Amino acid sequence: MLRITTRQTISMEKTMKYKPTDAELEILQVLWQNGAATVRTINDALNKDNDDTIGYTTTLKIMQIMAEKGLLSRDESNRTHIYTAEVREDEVQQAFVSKLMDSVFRGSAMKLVLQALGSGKTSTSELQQIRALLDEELENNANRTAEETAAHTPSTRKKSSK
Amino acid sequence: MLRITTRQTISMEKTMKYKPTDAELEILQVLWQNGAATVRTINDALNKDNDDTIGYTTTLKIMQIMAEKGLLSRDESNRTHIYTAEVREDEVQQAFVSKLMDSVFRGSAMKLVLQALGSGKTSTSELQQIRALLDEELENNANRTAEETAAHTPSTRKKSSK
DNA sequence: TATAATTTACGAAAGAGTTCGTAGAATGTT
DNA sequence: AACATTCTACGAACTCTTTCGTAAATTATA
Repeated sequence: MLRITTRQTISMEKTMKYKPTDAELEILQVLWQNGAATVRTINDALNKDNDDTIGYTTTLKIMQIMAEKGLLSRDESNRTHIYTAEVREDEVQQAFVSKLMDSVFRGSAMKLVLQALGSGKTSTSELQQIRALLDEELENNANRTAEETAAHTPSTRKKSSK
Repeated sequence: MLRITTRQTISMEKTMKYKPTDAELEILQVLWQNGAATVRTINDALNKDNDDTIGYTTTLKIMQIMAEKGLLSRDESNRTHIYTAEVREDEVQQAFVSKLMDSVFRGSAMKLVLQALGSGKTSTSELQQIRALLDEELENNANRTAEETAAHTPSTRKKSSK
């Protein structure tokens, strides 16, 4: 179940050691979707969709670099090494979103959201889901505010309606 | 007034000739906020906030390159050239959002939106604004669907309430 | 007018990322 | 066993970006 991450996540926001490059990102996508894999598997996957093929040694090289950087780990017990992603997808997503927000949207999450929604690729049902989560979040905010107020002027408290 | 861009924008989606680099983006930010400017002005602006100063010729060089690329135009009628942004902010924002959506969020605007909202930098009032726009958009969708249906089975049509 | 400051233009260096060729070792095939 | 395939490792070339030094021209200042 998708959730808007809570207040805690904000302060705990890890600054990622290395921001993956474009080529690294494509490799991570394969690993995130299919789990651990060999260079061969990943190179095949990358060349499935693309028109211009990427050389095997190119993929190998990049994955070696990623392992050095800590983006991947690898099992070398057999000759054919098996690579595993060492960064979570949502972690990387957050890093990219933060960067984008700072450099392109002057820190405004709202403008970013509106541009994303304006891209028109969002279905009605998805828009409804977003609205539902938004409502949840807004209600949390309202309750939190109410509690803080209550701490100053103690009185009877209503429980949230849903 | 901020609006979620309409359906038209989707098909007209211009593929931007050049995606600005980081350094280029910082220069564009200054131009978008303050209008046309000289190299000196921009270099000063860039060094206002930053701790490590950027050399004048560095800024100059990048702006010259940007002019070649068509990101900027310049008035050379005086010795001190005056540069103007030749790309709109929202256009560049859309290019970056599209790229991010494809490369990091596998095309899902929704996941991107949730990550952005989850960054916690959005105030309650902003969340409410987003919600309102979302409602608008959803209502438009509903009406459009209704009209399409009506085209097949002609009948009386209700006008939207707002 | 002589000197200093400003500005443009050019080029080159440094770093990061991507690509691939080649070599050598290990494995598979005939 | 001989040959072919697969895999890792290494290094080099190439592009792109950023940075700045230097030179030459113009403008400002003493």
